[in-house]
Amino acid sequence: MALATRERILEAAGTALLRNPNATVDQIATEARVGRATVFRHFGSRAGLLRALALRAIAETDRVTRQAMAHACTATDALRLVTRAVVGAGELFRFLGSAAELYDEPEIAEAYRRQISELADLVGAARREGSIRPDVPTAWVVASIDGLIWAACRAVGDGELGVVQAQDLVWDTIANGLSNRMEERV
Amino acid sequence: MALATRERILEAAGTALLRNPNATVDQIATEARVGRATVFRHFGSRAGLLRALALRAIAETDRVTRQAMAHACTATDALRLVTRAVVGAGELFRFLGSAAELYDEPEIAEAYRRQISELADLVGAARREGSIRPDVPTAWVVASIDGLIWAACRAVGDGELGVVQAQDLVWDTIANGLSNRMEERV
DNA sequence: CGTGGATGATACTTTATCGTATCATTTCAT
DNA sequence: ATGAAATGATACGATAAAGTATCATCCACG
Repeated sequence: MALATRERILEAAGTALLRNPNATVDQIATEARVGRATVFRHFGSRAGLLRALALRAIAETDRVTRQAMAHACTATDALRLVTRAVVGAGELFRFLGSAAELYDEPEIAEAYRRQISELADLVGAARREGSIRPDVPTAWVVASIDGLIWAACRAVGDGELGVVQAQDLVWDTIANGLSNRMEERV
Repeated sequence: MALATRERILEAAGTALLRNPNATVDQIATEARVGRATVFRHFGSRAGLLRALALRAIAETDRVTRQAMAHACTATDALRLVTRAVVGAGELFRFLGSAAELYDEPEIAEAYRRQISELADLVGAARREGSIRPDVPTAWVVASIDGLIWAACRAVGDGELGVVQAQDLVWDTIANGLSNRMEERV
């Protein structure tokens, strides 16, 4: 039963921390229907729990990202697929948006920087393929993709959009924008 | 000196809370070069300080928004100008992104909902003018504009973009997207 | 069966931070 | 110049949450 308990705590921590980034160990334990002591037995400390939760989210994001890139032939397509994949995994890392303290841990901060820099590399490659507007700085392309991914995950979490709908819309918006041009779109 | 002190504390609170949403009253006071007691004299409690800071940000956002709408003739143009204005005021409300506890205060939560709903109204009006893609749900238009505004404010705060550059890019991205179509743009 | 590991409940200590009170000092207005 | 108001420093009490320790219970597995 050890694994199931551990997983249940992580799951509960995700939802509790999403509701309130300062959620108490006690609140998390209650959410997981587990004794508070059990949480400390498994993760040693509150920080340890958050660390484990973040590492799990990072690992899963890496996994879906790698999988997406394996299926793409062009960098542009890889960018599209990675975006879709990350939006699909949104529920796992959404709590990171407000868990500021986690970025104090070097391991987490480094992983975040790495993922952003991988995204920047992908954008650079897509730009060399000519699919990205040359008049827009790469930093903004990265920032806006990141921003739209977060917006999509939030909309999904709030029930405003379905997952696949959100996945479609993010890329569509990045590619075509939202103004009505009455032209065919990619 | 009362007003200057109060303002200095608010300013310091903004930057301290941006660095760490759980910043201590002591840290904020130090940042403001002020005794900790002075903070309590002015704002009564930590929650009171955060409330004052949030209300200030909300009021300023309302102000620039109203001003922008006064200069627009079409809803589409109003949407563009409001977006620019809000990005310009970003430094004032950026701390709100991670100050989750503030949304427990009904006054703050209500103001946030109102601003989002005003944005939704504007999007609806622009849609009726025919300038917004009919195949995209309004909820996503609102969410993505919100997401891009946050991304822009963050990029400005991180020094990746200048303010006017960010203001231009947000609207340009919303309107045209980022893919290279080799066509003229609005 | 019955034994060992995992769990829940509970009590306890420790620590960080809030909020209050006090008093000396500085600053400002008149 | 002088008195009132604002400030800084400091000490104090209260509280909430982290983390530790202990013990009884329960469940899986041999």
